[in-house]
Amino acid sequence: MAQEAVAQEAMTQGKAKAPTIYDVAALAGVSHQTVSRYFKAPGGLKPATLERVEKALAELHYTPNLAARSLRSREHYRVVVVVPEASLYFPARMLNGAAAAAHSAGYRVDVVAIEGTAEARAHQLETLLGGEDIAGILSFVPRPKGSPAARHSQAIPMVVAGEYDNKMRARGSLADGAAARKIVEHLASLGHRNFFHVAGPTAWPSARNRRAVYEETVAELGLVSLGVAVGDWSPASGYAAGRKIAAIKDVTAVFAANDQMAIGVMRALHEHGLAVPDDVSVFGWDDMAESSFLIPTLSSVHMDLEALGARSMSELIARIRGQQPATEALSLAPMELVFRESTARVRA
Amino acid sequence: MAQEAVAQEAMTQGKAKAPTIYDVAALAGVSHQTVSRYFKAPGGLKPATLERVEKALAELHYTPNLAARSLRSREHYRVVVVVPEASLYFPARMLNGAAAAAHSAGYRVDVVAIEGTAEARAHQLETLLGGEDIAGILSFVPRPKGSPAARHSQAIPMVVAGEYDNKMRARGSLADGAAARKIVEHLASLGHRNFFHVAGPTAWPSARNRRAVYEETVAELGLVSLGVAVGDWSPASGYAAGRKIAAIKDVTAVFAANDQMAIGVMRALHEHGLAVPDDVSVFGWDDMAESSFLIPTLSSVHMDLEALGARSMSELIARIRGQQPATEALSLAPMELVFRESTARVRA
DNA sequence: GCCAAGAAAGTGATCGGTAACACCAGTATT
DNA sequence: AATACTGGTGTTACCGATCACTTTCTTGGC
Repeated sequence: MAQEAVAQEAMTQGKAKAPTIYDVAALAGVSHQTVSRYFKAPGGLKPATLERVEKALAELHYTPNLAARSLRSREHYRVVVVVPEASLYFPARMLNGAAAAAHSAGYRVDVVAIEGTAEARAHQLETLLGGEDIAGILSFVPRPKGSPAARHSQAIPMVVAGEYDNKMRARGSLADGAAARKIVEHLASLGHRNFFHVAGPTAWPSARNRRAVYEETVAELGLVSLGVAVGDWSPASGYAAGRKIAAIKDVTAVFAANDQMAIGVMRALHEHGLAVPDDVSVFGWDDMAESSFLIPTLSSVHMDLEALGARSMSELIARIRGQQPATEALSLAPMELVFRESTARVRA
Repeated sequence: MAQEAVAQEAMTQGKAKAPTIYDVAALAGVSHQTVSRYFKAPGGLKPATLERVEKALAELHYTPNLAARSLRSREHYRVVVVVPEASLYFPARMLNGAAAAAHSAGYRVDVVAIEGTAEARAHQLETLLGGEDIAGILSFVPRPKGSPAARHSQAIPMVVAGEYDNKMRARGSLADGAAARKIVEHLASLGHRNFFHVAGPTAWPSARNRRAVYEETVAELGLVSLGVAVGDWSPASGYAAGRKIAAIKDVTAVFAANDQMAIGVMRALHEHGLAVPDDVSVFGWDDMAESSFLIPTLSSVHMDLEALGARSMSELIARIRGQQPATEALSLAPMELVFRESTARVRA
């Protein structure tokens, strides 16, 4: 009776509860299993049956109940995206790209910010991996040195964005580092000889990569690197590096691993009476929206960050499905140098 | 037999499949239902039973299978967070705060970026609400004018962050607008009389609010507003506003609704030979990490954005649970004016 | 010391899918 | 002609929780 009342209420309110495969099967005149089979491999049905199922499906606006599905099949449709604590300095566009890619593949995205001390972070990751209902992990945070959750990681597919940069570099392909090389070459072509690099944290592959290419290229071209400061991507760390640079005096070209640190560098130089680009040229990386409106406007590297995020996610999903990632997913998004006011010919 | 083999394999591999309430019940010597009851209301158990259950729980490291739970109970543990397409200009810290709050309440967070034309966005929202397995929606995007998915929204709890600003303002409390008032007052105290406001998109309550308070305060203090430009939060839109301001000439104080637009304004003024703060003072909002390293450093409003995001999420979760949101969740996070180089006494 | 009533715990059905197997015609093999 | 195989479909059990109901244990009043 209560059942009836509920059903009736649902009817009158038009808030029909979601149709199940049984509803679909009844309408199509087949068994529920046939409907289930349809989703697994539509090709396995007889054309006539297939058509009837599809018609019923469309008529009822059926959407599968993921909870029921994953309960039985033990497959999961939730990927966890780990973003750095300092997501202030983390390009949100990468996250968007990754989320969009996951959604279009039918996965849910859970965003988790990893924060606190190294120990606390390891613990967070541990409990994260413990929640047995996740299909995979996409981390924008570099993998901790000691593999902390080694026994889990066998089970759950995990992609650490940026790690493949290393592979690419090893393969000598046009990876992240290619732009770093072009930056140094460009500055050299403007007459600069004395360089300084503000690197990102060593834990980040992209930071290591940019730094390595910087040092390589400076050496190759017979230039001088007057030092490398390791920052944490923040403007404040760039500022600290900038003070060092100002103290050195001879530096005329600075390459910062991201725009935010470049902003800090420029500020510090300004406070020490050094003009950009008259006294020192500064090159950034990421091409933030603000960079073309700074005073001076900042030369930088423009990347398609959405694409980058989407590709990382594609790689993860391929791995979840046990497929080979599409080669396209492994190649890097195109990047482009943007020359602005902050870099100029060295003063005579 | 096959069963046995599997069990044995699991034993030897140490890859025991996740324990269920039946395992817990067996270990504790009670029925599975008692374990289920434990999670619903631990108080309903006899102290002796409770202790045994808890011991078994701890021993097995039991974690509930959310898929099974939500299949039966029709409750869901996934909230969708909607962020604006232009998330470049959206403070990621709010997202972090919201995600953290949701996680600590046992909910999964799915981040969706709403993009495209108004029509496409409405459609996205529609399908989003169609996916019947979500507990609630937290939108950082203003609600579209016409309630598009009205028939759904009855069912799914939805909180639009920032909307309560309006309520607060209506109540005359110390809301978002209070800082706007202080900004105008401060600039007036520095001798400024001719103001200009660069507002955010009209669809955003916070933008409307800041603008309204700006106009109110200017009128109250007998100052002059030489215009209001409506931007889209981007530096580029600030730049466009800055060109207008430069053309007006008499403006000596600009209040921008966020730091990014303020950066655009400063750039435009610079290009027209107007110095900040010597000729024009500029005040921003949000206190981005970069703001204290710009040239000149930018006066701004510092807010605890994590707290803001967390409170919005708390409100949503309360609504999901049918509770009254904690009053604390409704009050605004404290905000604080930060005075930097970009604002100075008006030139004699 | 007995019985009614409420508290505590147990039993079996159920949610909406998938897995495993049975079944059944039609074809291929021996 | 009997058997094996195969593609297409139906039948039943099962995943791990909660729900509705039943049963057992306490407790209190007389």
